[in-house]
Amino acid sequence: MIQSDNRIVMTGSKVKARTRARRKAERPAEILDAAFEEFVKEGYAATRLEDVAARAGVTKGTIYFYFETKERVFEEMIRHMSQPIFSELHTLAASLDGPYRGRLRAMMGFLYNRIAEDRVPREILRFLIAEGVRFPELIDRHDQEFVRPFIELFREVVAAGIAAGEFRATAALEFPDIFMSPALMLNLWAMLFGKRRQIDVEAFIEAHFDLLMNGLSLSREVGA
Amino acid sequence: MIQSDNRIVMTGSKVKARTRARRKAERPAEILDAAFEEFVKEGYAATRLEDVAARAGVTKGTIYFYFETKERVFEEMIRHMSQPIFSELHTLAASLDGPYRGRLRAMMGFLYNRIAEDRVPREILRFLIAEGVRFPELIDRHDQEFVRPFIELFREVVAAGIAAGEFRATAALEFPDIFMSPALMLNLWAMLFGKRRQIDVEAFIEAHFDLLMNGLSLSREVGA
Amino acid sequence: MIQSDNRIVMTGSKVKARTRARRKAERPAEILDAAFEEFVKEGYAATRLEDVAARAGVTKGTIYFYFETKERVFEEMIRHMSQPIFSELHTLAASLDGPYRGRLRAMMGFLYNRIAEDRVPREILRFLIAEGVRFPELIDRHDQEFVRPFIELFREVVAAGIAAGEFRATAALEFPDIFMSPALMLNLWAMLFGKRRQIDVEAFIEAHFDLLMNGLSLSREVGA
Amino acid sequence: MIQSDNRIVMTGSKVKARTRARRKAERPAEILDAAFEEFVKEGYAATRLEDVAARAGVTKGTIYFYFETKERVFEEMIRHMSQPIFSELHTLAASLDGPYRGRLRAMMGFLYNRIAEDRVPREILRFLIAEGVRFPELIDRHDQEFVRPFIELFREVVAAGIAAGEFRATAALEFPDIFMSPALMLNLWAMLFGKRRQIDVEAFIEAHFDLLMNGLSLSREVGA
DNA sequence: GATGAATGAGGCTTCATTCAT
DNA sequence: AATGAATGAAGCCTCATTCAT
Repeated sequence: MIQSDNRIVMTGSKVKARTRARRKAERPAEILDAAFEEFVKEGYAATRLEDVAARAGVTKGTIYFYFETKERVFEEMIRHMSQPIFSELHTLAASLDGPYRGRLRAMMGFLYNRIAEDRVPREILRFLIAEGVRFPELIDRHDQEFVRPFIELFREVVAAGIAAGEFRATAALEFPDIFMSPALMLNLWAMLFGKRRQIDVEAFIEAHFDLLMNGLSLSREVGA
Repeated sequence: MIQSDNRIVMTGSKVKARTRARRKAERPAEILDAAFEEFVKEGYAATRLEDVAARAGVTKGTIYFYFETKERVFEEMIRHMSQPIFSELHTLAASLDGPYRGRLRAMMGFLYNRIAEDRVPREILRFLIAEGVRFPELIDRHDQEFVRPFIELFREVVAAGIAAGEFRATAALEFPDIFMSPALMLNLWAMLFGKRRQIDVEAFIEAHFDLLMNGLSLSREVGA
Repeated sequence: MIQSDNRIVMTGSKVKARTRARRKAERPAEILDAAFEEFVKEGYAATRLEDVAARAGVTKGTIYFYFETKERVFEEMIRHMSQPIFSELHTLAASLDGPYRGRLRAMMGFLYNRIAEDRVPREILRFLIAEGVRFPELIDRHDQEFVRPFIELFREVVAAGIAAGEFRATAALEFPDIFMSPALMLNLWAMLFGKRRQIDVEAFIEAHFDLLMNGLSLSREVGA
Repeated sequence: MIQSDNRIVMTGSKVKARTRARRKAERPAEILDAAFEEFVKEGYAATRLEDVAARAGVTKGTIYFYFETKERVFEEMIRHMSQPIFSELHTLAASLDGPYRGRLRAMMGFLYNRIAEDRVPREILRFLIAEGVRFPELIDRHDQEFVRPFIELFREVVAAGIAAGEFRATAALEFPDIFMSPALMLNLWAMLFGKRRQIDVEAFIEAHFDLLMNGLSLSREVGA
């Protein structure tokens, strides 16, 4: 029987049968969604699989039907929740064109939108920081699938901009992550302060872009 | 090295006479030092107070003589380990003088040295990110004692530099944390990748400073 | 005797099929029976739930599956063991008829039989005395369900006997519990001295009844 | 230094010195008084010697200077608190004279005054009921020193009253404790209900005495 | 597929007891 | 005499995991 969850109950055996089949197919994802919420609330160690089960509308045993251990639930949950962002990064990379200055802005838009402001990536990052030592493969996966490609994208765009005479040559090309660091810091503030610290993200992005483009010096320096 | 138990016997009645008092005075700090190491290894929830005790060279019961609960051990440990950095920030602030460009460099030197490269502040930050939701007072304390003062220091120096005609007026003055964000990102990389990702910090600082001063644009932009 | 675990295997699918359901239905009562014995042996605080579990043929965890805390086990145990006597009081009350002298005797028979001599009510009373301060609801429950109804029954029977001209009017009608006090004292002796003090209960009842009916005075007194 | 207790602090070294010596001599009794209060509050097992020490204004170690174990503290406490009543019983016995009816009343007065209404004997009885199984010597001691002598006193007075033609011969002479049972029941109610059940003890005693003297029957029965 | 009763290892916490000072 | 730091055995309770149904 269907219990306390957001699944809709319809009469009519055909619909019902489809519903059940549909639910069966979606069970693992539902469990992982529930796991995300519970792990966010309590952290990995303090989360009880029983609470995950309750939130997913199943029982403990069902979780063990789909996943071997609590560790696997956690790992699969991270994979499950990260997937969309990995894909979006590809979409972004494919869509870039026009002046390099505009490309940089587009990348920063994505960055702030998905990394700094979105709750899911934020909590994923928190998990990686908190539990990464115990789950190194998770870190490596995110490094390969997201961090390095994204940094590389910055490097390529800036390098192309320099080659095109649009940007100034800079030592920062060696460390393109510097370009994106303010967004990560915004994420960090959100992880730490949550709603206590409200920031005008639009203005923040403008400030970031202004500084990124023009720097602090009044006159251009040499060999800084 | 001294293993912190009473097997170390020295001749000379003065030393001996002081033993017990000395022990009592130093026990809490010894326990908190041990707690730091164990909490770093396993995270808050997975750490056993018994292991903390063993590392400190005492027994479980002794920890409870000094601290009420595991939570209190954790909180006191954070306080204990954070104190030195809080103090150093005051020292830094008091020591700044000369051209504002040099002041900025000095602040960045401190930033990279203490926040990005030092293991203790790094792990403290990891604790705050991982357990902050359960220990909000810890976050607030670090915010008041360190984060906000440090950001404010950046604002003051840059504002003074602008007033002195040394720096360009910039929207980033509203968000002085942007100036320090690359260092925080370096900390983040260290938390995530540990020794797997070795970075030439000197070069990184140069790149950061170059970009901070000069920006990316070839020509100065207007109304960015 | 059956040791209450799954080593007892009977042939016949009907019995087998019922096993699990039967177990589940009977477990709580089995645990509470075991709890009674252990609490009697050691008292509330000194009893280990692990010993209760062992006696019930289950493990510690199983107890916590059915009861939240040790306190709850204790409370439920008291309820569980008291229930039969509560019921019997109703039966007694409904069965009274005939001359009031005979009704008094019947009530005293019940009293001695169930309160003074039966081990279970005796130990329940000991628990109430020993732990009542920490479990006031238990006391109140027994007061409502047993003590007051029983005293009231005495009052009614004696009052009816007086009205019927069978008994003398007495100030003791205000305190009908006086009629039953010797039985409670017998219980008290049993709680204190156990088997060390053997009493001829039949003779005791006769003595109690003789005194209750006739008093000590040779001649009837006036306005005693 | 003298801490938070009811000891008086006087200036003048002679007085002070005497105070200290006096306190030293009184320490054990002070500890036992404190122990009584704590054991009453929590019961034997749940009482912490540390709390006893705090109440007595000493530290844990001091208790162990005077008493070997927690068990010994408990036993000595019972002895300490029981002593006065034992003595009073002797006084009572020695003071009885006059008509036997009056002697009975005097004994009942003592009974109600000291057993039914006094807090200390009440709590002692609770201890004996609750912990008697683990401390049988305590029970035996009270039996020898108090219970049996008191019952014997009742028997003697009633027997003498019968011999003197003042009382009717009754089977209750075999069980003289029946004469005192209402007082014990009052004690029981107090142990169970505390202040929740307020009883008019004077009226109760009258009712008890009336019933004891005259019984319930309208006419004297034969061979009841 | 799903359930949920049952397990048992493990950790936090308490506290009687000891003993150096 | 008295202190109080330290010990360590012991018990309550949790929860990942199993498995009969």
